[in-house]
Amino acid sequence: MAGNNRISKKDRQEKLKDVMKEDPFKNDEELAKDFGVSIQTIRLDRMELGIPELRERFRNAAEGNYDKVRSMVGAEIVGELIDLTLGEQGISILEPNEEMVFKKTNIVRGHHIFSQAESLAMAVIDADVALTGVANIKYLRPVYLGDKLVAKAEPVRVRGNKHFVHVKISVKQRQVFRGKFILVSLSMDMDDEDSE
Amino acid sequence: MAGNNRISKKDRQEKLKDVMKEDPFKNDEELAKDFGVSIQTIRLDRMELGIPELRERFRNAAEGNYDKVRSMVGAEIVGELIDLTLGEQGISILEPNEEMVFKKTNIVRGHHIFSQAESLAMAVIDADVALTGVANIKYLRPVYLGDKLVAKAEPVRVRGNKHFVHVKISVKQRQVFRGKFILVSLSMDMDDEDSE
DNA sequence: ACTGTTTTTATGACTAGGTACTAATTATTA
DNA sequence: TAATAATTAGTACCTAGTCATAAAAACAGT
Repeated sequence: MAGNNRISKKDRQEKLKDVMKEDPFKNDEELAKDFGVSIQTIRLDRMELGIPELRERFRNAAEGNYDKVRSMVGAEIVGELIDLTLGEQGISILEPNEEMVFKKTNIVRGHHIFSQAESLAMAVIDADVALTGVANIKYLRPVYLGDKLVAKAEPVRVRGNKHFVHVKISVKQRQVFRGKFILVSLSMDMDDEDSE
Repeated sequence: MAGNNRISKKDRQEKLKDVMKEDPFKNDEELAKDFGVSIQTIRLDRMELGIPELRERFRNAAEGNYDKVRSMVGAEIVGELIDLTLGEQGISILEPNEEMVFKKTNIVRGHHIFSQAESLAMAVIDADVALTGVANIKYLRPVYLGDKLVAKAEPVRVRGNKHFVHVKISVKQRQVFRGKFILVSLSMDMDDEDSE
C-alpha cells in the first residue's frame, strides 16, 4: 500500500462535480494541478461525468444566463406560462432552482413565489399596462427545492380600472400560497366600465 | 461597372456594432457571410471597434451574468443593507436597473419592490430562519427607473413564533409602498398544520 | 491614364483548449 | 503472479481565433 495521498477515482470525481458547481470556469490544466493528477485523468473524469469542455461551459453559462436573467427577473412573467385565457384564467409553472432557496433549509424564498403569482395575475387581466395596487397574500406552507409550483390565476371582478385577481399556487395538488391582487390598469384611453 | 452592393466601411462597422448587440454569439465566419466580405475584413473591423473575439465574448457574458443572477435573485437581501438593529429597525436601498422595469413605461415591476420589502423584513427580526406567512401590501404610487427606493422595516409585535413587521418604502421622502408582514420563525420546529 | 491612398483579401505561422485515439505504465485485486 | 483497472503519455486533428506581412482591388485627385 503506497502511503500515497492519492484519493480514489470515485472521490475525485465527486469532488470534481463540486468544483464545477462552485467555479465552472477552470480549465483542465488548473483542475489537474488542483487534484494532483495528469490532464488526461481530468479529461477522462469529465467524459465519464459528462462534463463538457471549458468553452462549451462558457457557452452554456452565457446563453443559459442570458435567458436566466431575462426569465428570472426581467421576464414579463415569472415561471412558464402554460395556459392563458385573457380575462378568465391563467396557469403557470415554476420550478425553483438552487438560487431561489435558503441554503440552510432548501426552502424557497417567498418573493419568488410572490413574483410568480403577481406576474401571472398581471398576465391574465385583459389590459395593456397594469400595476399592482394592493396585494393580500398568505404563504400556507413551505415550498422546497424540487417542488413544482403550479399557479392558477382567476380574475374575479373588474371595477373601472381596478382588476381583482385571485391566485392560488399548489405543489402536488396541495395549496401552498394564496394571493388576492388588485391591479390597476393604466390604459386610460380604453374605457370599459362593465359588469360587477 | 461593378453594380456593387458593397456598403462603406463606416456603415458596415455601424451595422456590425448593432449585430453584436443583438446577437453577440456569432463567429467571424458567419459575420463575414452576413456582410458579404472576407473574414479578414471582419477581424479588422472588430479590432478597430475593440470588439473581442467570440470566446472572450462568451466568457464575459458568462461571468457577468453569473454575478448578476447571484446578486439579483440569490442574495440574502434584495437591495443594499444600510442600517440594521436586530428586532428594532432596518433600512435598505435599492436602485432599480433596466431589467427591473417595464420597457414601455419604465415603471419598476412590483415584485422587485416586494422583494426588497420582504427580505428586509426577514433581516430585521431576530430569528435564525424565518418564512413569510402573510403579507398585506399596497403600492401607493409607481416607481420609475432612476428612483432610489429607501425601505424602512420595523417589527411591531412578536407573538410566539410570529413576527409582525411593517415596511415602508419611499422615493425622495415620498412613500411608494407599504407592507405588513407576518413572518414565522422556524427556530423551534414549525408546525405547519395551519387551519384555513 | 497615372499616381497615391485606402480598403479589402490572402497567406502563413502560431495559440489555447480542447477531442479522439492508441499505447504504455503503474496500481490494485483476484 | 496474472488479470484488471486506473493513470499517464503522446500523436494527429479541430475551432476560432491572433499577429504580421504582402498583394490585390477600389476610389480619388490631378
